[in-house]
Amino acid sequence: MSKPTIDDVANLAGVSIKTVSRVVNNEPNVRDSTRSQVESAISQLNYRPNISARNLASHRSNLVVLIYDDPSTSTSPNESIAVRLQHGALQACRQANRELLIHPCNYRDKSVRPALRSLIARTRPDGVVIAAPLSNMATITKPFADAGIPFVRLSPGRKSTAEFSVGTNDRAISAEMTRYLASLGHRDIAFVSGNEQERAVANRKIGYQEGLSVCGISYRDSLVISGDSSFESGVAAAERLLARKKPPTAIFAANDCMAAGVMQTAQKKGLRLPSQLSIAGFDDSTLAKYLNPSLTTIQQPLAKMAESAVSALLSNRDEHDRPKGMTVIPSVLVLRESTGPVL
Amino acid sequence: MSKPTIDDVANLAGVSIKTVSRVVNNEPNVRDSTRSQVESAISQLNYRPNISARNLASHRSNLVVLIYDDPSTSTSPNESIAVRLQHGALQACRQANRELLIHPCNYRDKSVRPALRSLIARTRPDGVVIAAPLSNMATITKPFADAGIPFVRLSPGRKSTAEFSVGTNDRAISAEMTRYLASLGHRDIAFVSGNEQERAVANRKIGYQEGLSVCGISYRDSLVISGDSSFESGVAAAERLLARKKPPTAIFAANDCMAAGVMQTAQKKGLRLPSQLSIAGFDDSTLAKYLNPSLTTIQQPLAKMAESAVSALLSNRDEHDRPKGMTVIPSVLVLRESTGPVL
DNA sequence: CGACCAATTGACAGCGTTGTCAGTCAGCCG
DNA sequence: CGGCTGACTGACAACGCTGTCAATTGGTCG
Repeated sequence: MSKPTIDDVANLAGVSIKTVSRVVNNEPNVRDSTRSQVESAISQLNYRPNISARNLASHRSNLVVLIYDDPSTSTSPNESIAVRLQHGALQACRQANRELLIHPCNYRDKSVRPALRSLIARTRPDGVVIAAPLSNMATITKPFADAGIPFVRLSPGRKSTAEFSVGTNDRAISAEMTRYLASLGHRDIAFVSGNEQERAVANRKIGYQEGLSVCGISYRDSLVISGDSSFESGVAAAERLLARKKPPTAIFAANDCMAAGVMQTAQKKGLRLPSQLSIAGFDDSTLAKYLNPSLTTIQQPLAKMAESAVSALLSNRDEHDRPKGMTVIPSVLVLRESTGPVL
Repeated sequence: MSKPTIDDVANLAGVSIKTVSRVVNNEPNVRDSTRSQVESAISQLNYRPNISARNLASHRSNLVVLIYDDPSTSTSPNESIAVRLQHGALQACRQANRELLIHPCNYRDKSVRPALRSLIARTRPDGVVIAAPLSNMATITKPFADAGIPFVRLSPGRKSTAEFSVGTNDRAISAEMTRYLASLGHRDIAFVSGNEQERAVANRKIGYQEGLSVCGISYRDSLVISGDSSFESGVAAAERLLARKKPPTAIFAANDCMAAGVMQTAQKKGLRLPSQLSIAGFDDSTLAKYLNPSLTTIQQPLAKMAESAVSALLSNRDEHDRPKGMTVIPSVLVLRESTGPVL
């Protein structure tokens, strides 16, 4: 009554185990009639190949690792990002018959490096997807490069022709958000930046500047506050901005968490939203829908990005015919109640 | 330059591979001097056992599966729950040298069952942790029971002496929240229930009733609205409750998402919170901190629960000396701005 | 001193696949 | 009709480790 093995199938089908192996792995050069005999034996016995045996013999692990900034230790605890990445990665893994290992990590922690090395040693993954902002950190990518494990950067923030990556249009979409705000009549549009070490954040800021420029609004340093992506830094930024003689009529924050901080502060000061102040965020976290007023923001196609990263990773075993360059999947504006015309 | 194998270590250390295996697996009956020779050979070669080979030979997979309601398809998209479960499970896995596979699933989908069977066939996990509300569904648990794979239910909602599980005090903590509201002077305390098929939700409602009764407040059916855990159902519930001749002065929702709906509705009707209406939620999702006013809620120790479930699962290979009964890890009240005294 | 026991070690047979390579077989060409 | 080719199939050796069981060692006890 123990699990049937490839031998059982071979016996039942009256062929060799190698032929069964061929059928199971969809290899060519098996006569159709043979194939269907084997298939029927397989389903009769409800045979499933033993993964460990297969991995051992084929020198692969069938494992894909997804690495992302641990939301439990991040200043902007955006679990929704992690979950969306997971969703897409899982989807692609399912299709490719791989299993997904998640590896949230806190890059501020000294032990990231050894943890990654141990992960590699233990699991020998077939491929790795590294999400922003970690995708831009050598500490994170080096262990994989050293071990010769193929990896794809998710949203690396700048193109590279040497390697494949999947990104989104941070800059362009931020420009678009800025133009949208301008189109509502806003001229004093502030920007709350996050950690500008993170490329995505830097790009968002550049997009903001571009957007202003396109609309003929001159950029003013005083309207840009740098935060650290946290709610509290959103609060602090709003406090400074709203204390100005002539406060901005719109505030665009580089993430939803800071936008929430801005919103709370504005409301505590008695401002009515959006009539007295428009607020926009970035990420479309779950939060955004539930704030009051609900938050206008930007949605990154994280699931799709992760999915396409994983499938690209797995599609080509050959080093050199893996695609190069960056695949860009555009983000979209999500207009909600927190933005409105200048009154 | 290829990976060193156990044979290389054995040669270098001048012992048999079996002895190396003993050292690697921390087995007893190895002379200290031998052990350290082997250890030095291991570190010299930077040897890591090949997981697949080990799994194949030992008939184990070293894999633990975590199953939970997929937040991307749930009516209450609470990613924070998933992430916290993952965090705890990962912690325990790391300690036990296992890898974690996540399996978010949408129980409303017909294909859950086959998906689980396929998961089992593919991965043969050493153990499985099933989080509420899935932990109470036979559709989910049966495949594992059938396959003889040990599993632990997380927050099963009722004790069972036959099997081990990890839960929390839904009922008692809900009673406590109710008492807390009463202590602020509230007498008309409404309850917005979720899907009462879910045991946790049912328990929360019972706790609410108990709390009322302890405070000498009589239970009124009309103050209980059943929702479906979604934001929208929170909105609907608030609409009905606030339309009463004598609306409640406090509303306790069975999750944060519905509480957010209640809050938004109350604010749109121009109520000041908490002076005119106190609102409490359940879950302490990330959302709760960022709402304005921030939400008083209940925090379940999900990470700890998952961690203890995984370690219990792995600690005892012997069927019969695995612990029985339910380990209860208490939830705690998180008091924020959305609740206050009756004015 | 020899028997005896527990601690320690090793030889070897799997574990269930895949990769390699050597057939076998049918059809086609000259 | 013999040889050749390409499609198909199978035998068998890995893959790197653990489990089993026998052998060896070192010490203790009578």
